[in-house]
Amino acid sequence: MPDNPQKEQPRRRQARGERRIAQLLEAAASVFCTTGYTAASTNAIAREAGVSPGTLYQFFPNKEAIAIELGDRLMHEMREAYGEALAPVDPATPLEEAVGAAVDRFIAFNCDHPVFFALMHGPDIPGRIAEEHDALHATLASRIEGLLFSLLPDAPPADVTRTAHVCLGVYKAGLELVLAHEGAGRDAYIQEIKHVLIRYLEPLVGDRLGAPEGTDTATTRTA
Amino acid sequence: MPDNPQKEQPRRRQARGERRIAQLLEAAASVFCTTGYTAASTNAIAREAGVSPGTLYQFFPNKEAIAIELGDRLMHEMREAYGEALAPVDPATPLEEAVGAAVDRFIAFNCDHPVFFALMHGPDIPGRIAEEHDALHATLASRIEGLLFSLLPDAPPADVTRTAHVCLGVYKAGLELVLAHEGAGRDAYIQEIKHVLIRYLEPLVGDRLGAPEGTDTATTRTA
Amino acid sequence: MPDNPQKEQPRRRQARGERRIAQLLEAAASVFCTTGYTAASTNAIAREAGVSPGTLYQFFPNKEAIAIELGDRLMHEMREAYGEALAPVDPATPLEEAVGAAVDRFIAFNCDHPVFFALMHGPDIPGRIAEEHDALHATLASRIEGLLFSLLPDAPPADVTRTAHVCLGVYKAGLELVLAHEGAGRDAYIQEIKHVLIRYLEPLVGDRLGAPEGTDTATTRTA
Amino acid sequence: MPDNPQKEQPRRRQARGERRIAQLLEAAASVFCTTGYTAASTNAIAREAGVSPGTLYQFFPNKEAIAIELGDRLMHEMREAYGEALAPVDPATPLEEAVGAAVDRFIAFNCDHPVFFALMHGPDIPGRIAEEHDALHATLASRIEGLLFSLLPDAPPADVTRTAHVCLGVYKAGLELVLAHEGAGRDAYIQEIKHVLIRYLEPLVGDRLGAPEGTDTATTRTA
DNA sequence: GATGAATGAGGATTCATTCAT
DNA sequence: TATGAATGAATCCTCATTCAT
Repeated sequence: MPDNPQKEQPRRRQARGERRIAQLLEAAASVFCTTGYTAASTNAIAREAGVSPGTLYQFFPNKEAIAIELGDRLMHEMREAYGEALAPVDPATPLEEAVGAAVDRFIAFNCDHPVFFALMHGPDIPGRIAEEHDALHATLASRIEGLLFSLLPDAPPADVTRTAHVCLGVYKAGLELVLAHEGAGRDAYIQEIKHVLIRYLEPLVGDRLGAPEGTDTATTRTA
Repeated sequence: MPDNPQKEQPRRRQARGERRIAQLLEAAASVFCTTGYTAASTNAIAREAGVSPGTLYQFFPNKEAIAIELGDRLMHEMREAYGEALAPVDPATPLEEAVGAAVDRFIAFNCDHPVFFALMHGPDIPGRIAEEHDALHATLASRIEGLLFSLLPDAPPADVTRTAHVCLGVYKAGLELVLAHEGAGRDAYIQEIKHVLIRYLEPLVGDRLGAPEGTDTATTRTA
Repeated sequence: MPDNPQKEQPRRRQARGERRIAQLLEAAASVFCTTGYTAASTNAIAREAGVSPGTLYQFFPNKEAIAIELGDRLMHEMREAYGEALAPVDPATPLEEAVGAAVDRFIAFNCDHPVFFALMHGPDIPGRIAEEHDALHATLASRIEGLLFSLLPDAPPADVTRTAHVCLGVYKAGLELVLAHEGAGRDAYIQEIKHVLIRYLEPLVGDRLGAPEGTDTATTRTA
Repeated sequence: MPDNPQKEQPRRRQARGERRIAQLLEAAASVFCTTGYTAASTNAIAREAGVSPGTLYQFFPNKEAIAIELGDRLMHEMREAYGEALAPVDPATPLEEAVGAAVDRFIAFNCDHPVFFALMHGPDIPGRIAEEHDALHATLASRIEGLLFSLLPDAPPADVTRTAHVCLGVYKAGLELVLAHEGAGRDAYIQEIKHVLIRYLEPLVGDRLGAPEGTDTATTRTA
């Protein structure tokens, strides 16, 4: 059988198909944002994309796959756009700066890609969280972990992991508040997130080289 | 909020009716916990309660009303059970103690009433948050606000409001982590929440009477 | 909880419900006959029954369940209507008579209940035949087996089982031909089935008491 | 049948086209066997063949046409492979031998070409049997009829036709049992089919020259 | 010819809600 | 009140078939 070269999976996709996929993912992002993942219907996504339901299923086997692909692309974009933002950090960088930069970038990314938030606040039910959200979450968590390791090379891994999860949790909670406000209020909340994180990490990082004095002063808000 | 839709009956409800309602709410709590609000079906709630769907609709006009009433009762129970726990606090109380106690009580309450979490991390979408969650959230936030006011009598109200929201956000994020772990891991996360909150609030409270010294030391973890 | 007596499965069904079930099964029978099991759609069944799809699912969890229940009722009806027709037979009964009576009754039943045939010719795929058809088939086969045991008390069980399956197969094949013809043609085919079966069983039964002579003559057709 | 819909091309098909068709039919055979005709999807066939759905429809106007062509080729193959097996038989051939040979060949062919069975025990409904099955069935029946004519030159044509149909029915029923078993069980069922047919035909054939004696003995099983 | 994309009606099933008893 | 029945739109997904490239 020398003449069925497409028998294997590689899926020679046409340009049109790629466009459709992008279209569908965009539509899915929009619908997920509007109605949440659980309540989003594949028909609604197809409608939003201006195609028939069948077309959607030509490219995705089910709703979850859409969310997964969306998450994957989001992660890729994040890596590309903010490249080494989360990469290990020069331990000499002041904590404030490191945290401030990371939060700013995250917030910017999330404002550009509101689905991110929708996907992270998984389809509810603590403990029975679906794949894609786990994936997003896990990826983010491990990146934060990496960052923390560069700041806290001597901390026990379990602690670093926990700290990373706490940071991510705080960030997500803060993001919700940030997105719920506009203008000055939003900026104020961004400041608060940074503040919470810095204050949380400070003692840990401070331990690196004996707690530097004056730290307290530096992070006391005036707002 | 004196006009909850399901309370327009001429008062003096029969005992049987009250029992039914309790039954239904209990069932709803169980189902919401298992499947999440969005995925919970009224039929499933009725079945779990051992009544027919018709009966359910004799007491609640729709699914949302169930969640709302559940939230209301939860708040009542909370007020009763933990009574003055969130009431204004003697400004002399050490911050650690106040935060520690509040967090412990919250956690305890949430472990006793897992629906609470399900309702708070509701089914929904940033920006278009449904009634019941808003209600729960708002009530909690205002209670925390009250608590903070007692600690920070001189802070601008807008700041206190924001701080309360941040605290609530941090707590919710932490709760998710706490519930996701068991045993020692859970305890460790509880400590982290407290730590985050204390460190976050410390400078604010410290401002009350000029920053007390030694604060840093007191909250530096050894873990 | 003394007041939710309906918590368990017994399904207190109302008379209306029973009527609906009968209606639905009748509709299903009609649709199965018209389109075959595989191609029959639950919507079509509901439509035929004059109810909404939801109503169908109040009584049956899925299409298969309908076929199963239909099969069960069919078996019950058969047992009631033709009662002991397939019960063990007086070994003294002439084979012709026994076979003739059994075939006649079966044919009559199948003409009264055409679904029977549709259900027996399962949803195709040899080897992967679905439950309900297996059930019907197995029940029939075991009844025939019982009948044969009464005729051939000394035969090895494995042989009796095989013989029973062969008889059932022959009967089903014959039934197809019978149903495909009308009037005289139908009668002729009925005769043929009987003839095939009698000739097939004759030597086995004949062995009982030394092959009676003249058997051949008795079953030689003149048609 | 010179006007099969998929043969209207100006004859002289390219070799590639022929290969494609063979490919598709092979795939169809495989899919029909696995899932049955009704449940088989043209997309699945195309996928199995390693071509796109569009390609499939370049050669066949619809699903049914595939089955029809498959049936036709099957008949051709049968004719070629077992050539004169079903051709008129020397009336002197002992019945046992003639039937035994015919059944053996049929069984062999069916084991080589499992689709045959799938197409015969088609997807369908008594009374509204689809084209392809009719075709297969009719062809087979007429061949058997021819064979019987050679054995029973004096029988009324209507009887021969009926007898042929009965034989075919018995054979199909038997085939189902044969395919459902393996090893010794299978062989035993093959014996049973032969036995049923021989005993069924014996008196008819016997009539040819006055019933030969000893017939009974010859066909009495020892199993 | 060949491909993959596109279609859209249809299939099974669910569910919030209403109704008759 | 309480019940089980009824609804019908909506869900996810499939499939025979057609179309643009």
